[in-house]
Amino acid sequence: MQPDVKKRRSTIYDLAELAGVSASTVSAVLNGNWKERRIAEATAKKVQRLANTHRYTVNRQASGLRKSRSGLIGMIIPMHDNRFFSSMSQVFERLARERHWYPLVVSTLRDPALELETVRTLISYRIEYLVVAGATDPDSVSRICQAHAVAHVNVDLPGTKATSVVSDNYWGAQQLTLALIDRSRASRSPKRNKPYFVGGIATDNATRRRMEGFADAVTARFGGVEASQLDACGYAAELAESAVERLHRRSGGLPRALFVNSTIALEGVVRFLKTLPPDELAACTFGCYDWDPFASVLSFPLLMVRQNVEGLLGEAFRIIDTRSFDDKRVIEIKPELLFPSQSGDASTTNDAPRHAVA
Amino acid sequence: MQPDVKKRRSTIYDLAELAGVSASTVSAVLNGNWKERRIAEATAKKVQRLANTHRYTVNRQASGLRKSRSGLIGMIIPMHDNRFFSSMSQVFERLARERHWYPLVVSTLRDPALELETVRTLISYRIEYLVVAGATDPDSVSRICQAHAVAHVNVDLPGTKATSVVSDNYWGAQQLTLALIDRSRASRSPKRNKPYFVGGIATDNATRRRMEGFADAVTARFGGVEASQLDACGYAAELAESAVERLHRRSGGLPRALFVNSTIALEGVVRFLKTLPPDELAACTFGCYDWDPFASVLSFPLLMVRQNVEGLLGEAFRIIDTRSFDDKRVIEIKPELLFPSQSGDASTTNDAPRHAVA
DNA sequence: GCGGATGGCACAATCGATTGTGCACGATAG
DNA sequence: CTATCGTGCACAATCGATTGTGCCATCCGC
Repeated sequence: MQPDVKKRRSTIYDLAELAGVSASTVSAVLNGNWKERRIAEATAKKVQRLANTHRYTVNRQASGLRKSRSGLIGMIIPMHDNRFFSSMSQVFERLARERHWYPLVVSTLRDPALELETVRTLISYRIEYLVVAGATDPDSVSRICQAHAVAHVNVDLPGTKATSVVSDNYWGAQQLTLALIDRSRASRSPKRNKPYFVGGIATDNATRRRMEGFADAVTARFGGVEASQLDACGYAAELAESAVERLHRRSGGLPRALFVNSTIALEGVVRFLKTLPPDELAACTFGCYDWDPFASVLSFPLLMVRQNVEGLLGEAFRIIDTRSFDDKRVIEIKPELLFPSQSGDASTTNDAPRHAVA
Repeated sequence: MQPDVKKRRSTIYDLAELAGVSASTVSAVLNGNWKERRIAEATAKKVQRLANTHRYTVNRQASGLRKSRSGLIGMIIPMHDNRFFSSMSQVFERLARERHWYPLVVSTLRDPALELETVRTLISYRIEYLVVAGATDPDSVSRICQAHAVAHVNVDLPGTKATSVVSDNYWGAQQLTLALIDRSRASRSPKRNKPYFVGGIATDNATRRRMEGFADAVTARFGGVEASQLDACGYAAELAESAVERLHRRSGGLPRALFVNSTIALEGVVRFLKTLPPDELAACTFGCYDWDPFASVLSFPLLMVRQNVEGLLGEAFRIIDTRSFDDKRVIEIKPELLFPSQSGDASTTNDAPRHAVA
């Protein structure tokens, strides 16, 4: 098919025979350490030329086996099909490549069994490091990794058996809540004259911290908070939709401020809001914990919190770079606040770096 | 650290010594072919028990080297951080796992050099198949794959040197355009009494086919189409925003129907639309080629086309399963049409299967 | 002309698993 | 008592690359 090119993949032995040298010479040339091994420059050139014309590529299975290094770094995420995690994949790849590691990202569908299975397979391919992002059971993953001496870091959901880097959900929720309150207008109805929180799962670490941040901010401004102001109804859009519909019915209108705990929940909320007249919407200030480009072009203003993916993974790689796996702390990274100014479209108040999103 | 467990990773040789058998026996047991190799059941049990307590996992570098099989199947995509491609990753993983292959998904950032580099690295890890999704230069990728005898399929963007599976962009655009026209109301102004197309890049295969579909549908209903009705202004939101703003200014209002050629472009369009009074929006019917969950909760109705990711990759895997790499055809897969019915929220007319999106 | 210092490379072991082949032993048949 | 057969396993080669070690030639100095 190709002219001048062997049908089978060529090995260093093929090249050695063609060049009339030994395989170890070929290996030295292709690894760039031929000077240390005192190979003549003419020989090196000849071997390199042959490698090019025969399209030689090293067999990383063989080389990894011998060197007991694979060059692979793995990351597990719950799913690809999600703004937050797909953005994690994108940043992870870049940071891995900068370090000359080859990134492997696999999803585990929030299935604890698949999580462990996937990690075992990654280990069998001899990944050198693992980033455990959003695992349902990080400590079980840690146990497997420890048994195989694979260094790893938890990201997004913390564990107790490895260093963890998570979003500062408490701070983010607190800031968002304060901003919502300060931008909202008082309501004559006492039931409606307070902020509400909707969405998420109360046993989930992230949701719990956000609820705490919300509650503390509300207490700071209103002197107290009632349980009925928080409804961790789940993440699904339908659940959030009916949660807000109930709230609206019970209170005879929208509250002065509404904290929606994910973009998926926001989808449901917006579905309900579309059934209301525009002036009702104007009475409420909306915030969403998580970011979506489309959410910023909805017909009403929306405050958003964007998780700092750069920051989370940057810190994870810092831990890997410095091999500081032993202090099993939980490091918190502040998210970004995206608050449209009163006037128009401009946004943000934060010192955290932003990163461009196509 | 662990009690009862060696510090180093254990090999079949370690297990062999512990069990008092040979490494080949251990290998046979762990591969499940110990019956064919006439290993006593008692021996097999003993080896399996040892493998469990010592948390043995096979070294796939070694096993792959020997068997010259890696168990890996690769896919390259332009980026993760995008609804369409992240959904491709998700489906790809599932289809690969169903076939007991281990999926490797890597992004190439639409950079031709990185594309080739990435493919070469995947090959050096000895992937057995490659799905080339959205490559800027599929034929160069094909050349590398052919030189290394790696079977591959193009998806989304067609090439000439391998079987390609692409969206039926012509059909989708045609159907969307016809639906837009049929649901739109005539305008008194002749300039505004026709549909317009905005977004995309005319040299891009997908955009070109969509423009053809649009043009043919418009011709079918109006007897002709003018060049000014199509503006492939690029994908960026800003470009689409100003393109529609120009159109609005030139025509003295919105056209009766507007075809937006991507969700990113739609973001820009919506930004402009927010500056218009609601009754102006009511005069125009909007369609978007590509799907986004938030786009369906905008304040105005929107017809959408969702690419059939299941269908695209299902067909790609069918080609791999049946090893029919030789007919270098371009196979087209019809997208899904998501058309809200006049009344409310229900959607869709299509026989293509839908798949749930969390 | 001899010893030592390079220069230039080949040899062979090794990484961990797989797999074709063959040996030893006991049971059975004749 | 011996030939045959089946059972149960061990041996050794192999995949492709890496790397410690050592050999041979040449050259230089004296």
